[in-house]
Amino acid sequence: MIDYQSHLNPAQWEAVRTVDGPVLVLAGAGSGKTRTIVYRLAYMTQQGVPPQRILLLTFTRKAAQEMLHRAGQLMGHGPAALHGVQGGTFHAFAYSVLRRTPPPGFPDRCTLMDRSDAETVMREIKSTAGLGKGDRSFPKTGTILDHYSKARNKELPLDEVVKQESFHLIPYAGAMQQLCDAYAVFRREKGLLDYDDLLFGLESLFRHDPETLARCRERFSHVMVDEYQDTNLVQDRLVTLLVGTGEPGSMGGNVMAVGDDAQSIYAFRGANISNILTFPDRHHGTRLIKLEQNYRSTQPILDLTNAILSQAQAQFRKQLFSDRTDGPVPRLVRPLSDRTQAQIVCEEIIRQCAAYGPEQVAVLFRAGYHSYHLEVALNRAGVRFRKYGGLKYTEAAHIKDAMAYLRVAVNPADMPSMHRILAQVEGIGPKTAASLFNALMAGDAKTVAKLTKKHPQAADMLALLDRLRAAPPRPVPLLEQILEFYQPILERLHPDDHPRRRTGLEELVQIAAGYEDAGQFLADLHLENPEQPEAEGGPAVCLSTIHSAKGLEWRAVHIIDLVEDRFPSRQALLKAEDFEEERRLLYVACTRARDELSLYVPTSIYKRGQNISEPATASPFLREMGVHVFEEWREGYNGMLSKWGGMAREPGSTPAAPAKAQASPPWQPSAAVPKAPPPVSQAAQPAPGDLGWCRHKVFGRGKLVQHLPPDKYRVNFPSFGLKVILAEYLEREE
DNA sequence: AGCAGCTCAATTTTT
DNA sequence: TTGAGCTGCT
Repeated sequence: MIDYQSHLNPAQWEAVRTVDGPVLVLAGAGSGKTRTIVYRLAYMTQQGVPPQRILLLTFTRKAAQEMLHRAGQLMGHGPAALHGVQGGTFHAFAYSVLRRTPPPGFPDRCTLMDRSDAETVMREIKSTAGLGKGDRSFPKTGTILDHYSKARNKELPLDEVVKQESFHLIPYAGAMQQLCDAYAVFRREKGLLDYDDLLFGLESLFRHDPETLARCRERFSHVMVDEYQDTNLVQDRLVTLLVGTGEPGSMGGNVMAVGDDAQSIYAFRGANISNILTFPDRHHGTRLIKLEQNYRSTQPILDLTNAILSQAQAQFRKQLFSDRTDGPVPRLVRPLSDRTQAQIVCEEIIRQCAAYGPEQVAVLFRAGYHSYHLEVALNRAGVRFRKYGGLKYTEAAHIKDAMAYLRVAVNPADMPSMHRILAQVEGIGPKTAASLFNALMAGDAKTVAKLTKKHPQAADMLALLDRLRAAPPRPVPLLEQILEFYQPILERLHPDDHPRRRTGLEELVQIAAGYEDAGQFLADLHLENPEQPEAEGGPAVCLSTIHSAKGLEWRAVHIIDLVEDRFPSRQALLKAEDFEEERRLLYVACTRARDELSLYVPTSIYKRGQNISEPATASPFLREMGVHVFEEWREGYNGMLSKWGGMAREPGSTPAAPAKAQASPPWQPSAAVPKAPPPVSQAAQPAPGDLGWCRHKVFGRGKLVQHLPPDKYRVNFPSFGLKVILAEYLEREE
C-alpha cells in the first residue's frame, strides 16, 4: 500500500483523495502538480475505479504518457496497472471518436490536415476564385488561415478579428470571408479535417447524436484535465458535455480541472482564462484546492517571480513560498549587444555544464529565431544542444511525400496529398495536378485517360494507389510498397542528399511498426510531435521557446533578449490583454529555474536590413520589477562584466557569477563567420568515396554530402541545413 | 504549362 | 536568411 500522507502535503493529499464530484486544483508553478495527478491516478484505481473509465486530458501526449508511467511505477506494477486509461490531448481524444463517427455533414472517411495541407487547399481556393491576383498587399495564404483559426477559436466573426489584429487588412475582410467560406465547403466535400474541425466536429457530433454522447459518458466515469487555464471555449464545452452538470445520465460531474491562471499563455490561439476562473460557478459544489508551496526553486528566484506577478491584474491571488531559502540571487546581465550576449551566455553555459551536467541547463527565448546567434556560438564552442519549438520531423519534404500516399490510401479524396503526389511526376505541375484530381473525383474517364496517356508515370501512380487502397490498412506493408515506388522519385528530387532522407524514411517505418492501423498511425503523427529521432548523442543543453518549455524545469535557466519589441513582442504592445499575456510568459520562463536564473538585456540589437546596431530598451517588465530582486552586471568594452554600482569582479572568483573567459578575444562585429584561416589539417581532405562526418568552426558537426571539385564540399549541418564549404575550413571527424 | 531565377518582404507563440 | 510570389523564357 502506498503511504499517501507521508508523500504528499495536506493540500495535495486532499486533491488526491477527492475522487468524486467537481474539483478545481489551482497549482502554482513547481507546486507538485504532476505529482498530485500521478498519485491521484494510483489512488483512484486502488479505490476500484477501472482504469479504462478514466480520461486524462493533457496539453501534450508526452505529458499524459509520463504521468501514466509514473503512476504505474508508483503502484509497483509497471505501466500495465493503468492499462486502458485514455490519455492525450483534446485533439487526439476528439479524433479517436471522430475516426469511427465523422462529424455531421462530413463523409465517412476523413483525413486530418496539418497546417501545410491547409495552406495547399487555401492556395488552390484562392487561385480558383481569382482573388488577390497581382495585389501585393492582399493577405497571404498563411495570414488568411491564421485569422480564420483565431476567429474560430475565439468564436468571433472574422471581420472582428481582422479589426482587432490587423488594422491594415480591413479592406480585405470581405474577400477573406469569402475564401474561408469556400474553404469550409471544400473540407466537407473532400472529407478533410483541420485542427479546429476536431474540436467543433466533436461538439456538433455530441449535440446531434445523443447516442454517441451517451456512449462516451458511459465509457468514462472520471475526467481529469490538466492545464485548464489554456483551454478555449469549445474545449470547456466539451468537458461540460462529457461530465454533465448534474443532469441525469451524466457521469455525475466527476471532473478534476488542474491549472494555474498565472500561467495562461495561449490566449493567442483562443485560450480563455475565464474557463478556470468561473469553473466553480459552473460546476456546482466544486471543491477548490490551492497548492502554493513550491518545491522547485530557491526563495530568491521566487521573490523575483512573485514580483512579476504582483504587477499582474489580480486573479486568484497567490504567493509562492519555498523551504529552499538559500541560493544565488537572480542575475540581470547587460551585454553590449545581442551578439556579445550569445558569447556571454555560451561561456556561462560551459561553466554550468561542468557543475550541473548539460541536461540541467536551458536557454529560453520568446521566438524561435532569437536563438540564432547563440546556436552559432555554441557550435563554435563545441557545446551540444537540442532545440525545441523549431521545425518538426514530420515537416521534412520527403516524409510528407511518403505520408501523402498513405493518406490517399485512407481517403481517396484527400486533395492536398493527391496534389503532392501527382506533382512528383515530371511534367506535372499545379494546373495538371488539379485538373487530373478533379477529373478523378468527377469520374471523368475521358480526361483521366487523356492525361495519363501524356504522363505514363501518373498512370503507374494511380495503379499503385488502387493497390494500396485494396490492401488491408496495415501501415508497415503499405509503407514498404510506397517506398519502393518512391525511391527513384526521391533520388531525382534530392540528388544531393537522398541517402540521408532515405534513412529518415526508414525511421518512419520503424515508428509505423508500433501500429496496426494506418488511420491511427496518421492521426498520431499529426497530433503529437514524435520525439525527435535524432535523440542520439547523450545529454545536451536545451534551447527552447518559452511555450515549448511549459511544465519543464532545469537547475540553471537563461532568458535572453529581454528588450522591447522582442519580449514583449512588438505586436503585444498594442493591446493590454496581450501585454498581460507576455508578462505571464515571462513568469512561466522564470519559474522553470531551480537554482540559478539569469536574465539578459542586450544594450543594442543588430538590424538585419541595414548593417546597423540600434540601441535597445529594456523590457518594461524588468523596469517595474524593482532592483532588489536581482543583481545587475554590465559588460564593458573590454568584454569584462562588472557588477553595477560595485567593483569589477575578478574572473573566476565568484563561481555563482557570470564568468567571461579571459582567453577569448573581445567580440568583433565581423566574427559571425571568422575570417581568420582555420588550421588546415592534413586530414582535412575527406576521402572522395567515403563521405563521412566533418566539423566546421561555426556550423558544428555536419554530414558530408557531395564533393564539388576542385575544393568544395556540400555539407548538411543538422541545425543549419545544406551549405557549400571550402574543404580547408572543414575538419574531418572520425 | 512548367520551371528557373529573380525581387521583395517579413520574421510569435502551437494542436 | 528565408520564403513566397511574380516574370519571362522554354
